[in-house]
Amino acid sequence: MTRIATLSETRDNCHNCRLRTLCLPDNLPEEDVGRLAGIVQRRKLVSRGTLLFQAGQRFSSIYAVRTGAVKTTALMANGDEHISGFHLPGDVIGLDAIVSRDHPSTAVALENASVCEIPYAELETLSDRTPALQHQLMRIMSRELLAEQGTNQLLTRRSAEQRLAVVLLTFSERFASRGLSAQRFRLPMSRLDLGNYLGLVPETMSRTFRRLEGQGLVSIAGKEVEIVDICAMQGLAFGAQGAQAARA
Amino acid sequence: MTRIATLSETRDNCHNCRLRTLCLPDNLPEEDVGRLAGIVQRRKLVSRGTLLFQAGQRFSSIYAVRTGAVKTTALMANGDEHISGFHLPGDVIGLDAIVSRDHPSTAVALENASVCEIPYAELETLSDRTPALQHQLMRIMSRELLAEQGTNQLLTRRSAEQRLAVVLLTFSERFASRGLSAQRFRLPMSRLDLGNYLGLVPETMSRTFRRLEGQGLVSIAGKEVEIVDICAMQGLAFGAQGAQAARA
DNA sequence: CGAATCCTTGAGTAATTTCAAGACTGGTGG
DNA sequence: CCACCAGTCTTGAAATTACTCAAGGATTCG
Repeated sequence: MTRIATLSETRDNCHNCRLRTLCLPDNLPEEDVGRLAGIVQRRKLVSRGTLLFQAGQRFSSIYAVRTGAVKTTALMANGDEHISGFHLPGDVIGLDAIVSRDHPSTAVALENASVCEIPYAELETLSDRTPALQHQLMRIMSRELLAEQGTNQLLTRRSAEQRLAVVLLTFSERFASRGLSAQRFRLPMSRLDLGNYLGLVPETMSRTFRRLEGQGLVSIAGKEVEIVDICAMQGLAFGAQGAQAARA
Repeated sequence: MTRIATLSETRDNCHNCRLRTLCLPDNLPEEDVGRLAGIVQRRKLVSRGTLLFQAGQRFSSIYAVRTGAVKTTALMANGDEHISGFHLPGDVIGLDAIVSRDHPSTAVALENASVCEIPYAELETLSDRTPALQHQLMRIMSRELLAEQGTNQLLTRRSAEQRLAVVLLTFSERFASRGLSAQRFRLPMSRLDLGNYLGLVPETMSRTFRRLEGQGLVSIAGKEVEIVDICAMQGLAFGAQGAQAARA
């Protein structure tokens, strides 16, 4: 294989990517996908526990997860770490650094992962003359905004059971939209991390998992999750009890 | 005054706007500010309680608050309303609608307000050939993302006292950055709304306000707030107690 | 001025946290 | 290949915090 062929295989492959419709190339005409692929540095390997970027570091690139899973954490004012999100293949990370030009959060691989790095300066330049790319970027930012709002709702006046039910259903959907099973999946993070994300201590996480299992809603074996009764889960997650009515 | 002069007064005024540095025109060269002003419909009046847009409505414009205050609310799956944010002059509203092309949330004026309406299709067209505007849009989206992450942290394992302290300090900063007093200000929303936003019932809000007052940190008279001891407030808001340590 | 909404206060209840300690797990090295 | 180690997870009992329910009082707006 010649050097050029290798280069092309390494860099110019967004249109073959399984995750295309979840990621930056979605909604882009073929020619623009090619141009985008030209600036994407593919197949960066990040082994479990390794930092993709660190809070305070100068912002230079955004990243798209290819395989594996990544968590982003932020140091709260009181010194504690708070997990702001879990990122699966197709998700774009680092967009919160655009304003300040420094990363406000740290990204850590939860398992061996591979990511695409997209230098932001080049992306900006390219999107200046590629309206479709620009629009897709705006859509992705808007999507992230929506996801954060969803997290806010999740954390607001919901019981531990409801929070866990919602987050499990959310993962179920996210796995399904990546072609995996919606019923059975493996959570990529520890209970500790999930609890941190949900605002619950590990003890409560443990007890809550057990309670859901006792109600026959899920079946848990370590990090393996099976959603047994999805309807009942939805009923619990989105049921009327547990939150006040607040009229506009 | 000729018709053209009137038109110009109504539409072409972003560079004189006091809020310029907080809003879309920030970081824009003068000529681009003029072009932006050309598509901005200024001085829409929204009286207290009036909807700026409603969840489910077709998305067509984003809005910038000029005077007054606006809250955005979203209907949670269980039917309850959740307040996702309070918006002061200079804030841009509606960016969460870009992905789906329908508004996911409702915007209501908390007091008589005026806003600038910016038709999104025109903004998109303009920014396609105005890189600086595009970059500013990205910065604003990124800023919003950061703000939502901050809200998430606020809601995660913090006591009622801490939440209230944080939100009061945040308003203090926001008023200060708009040229108003950081010590004394009038909250534009009811305790009910603030409680909904913070995930606390009105009774807890009332008791928590009283407790902060009892500690000599603030002085409250209706919606008027005076921050008496800002250092102690920061100590309370960002102090180490009240949240677990979670290591990466 | 009067209705409606908002705010406050008290007492009791339910939920999660804290503290403490033991069991499991996966990865490492002998 | 097995034993060990550190981190993770589980379990129980007590403490704390915010919620619920109930009712009276204060504002605000029309």
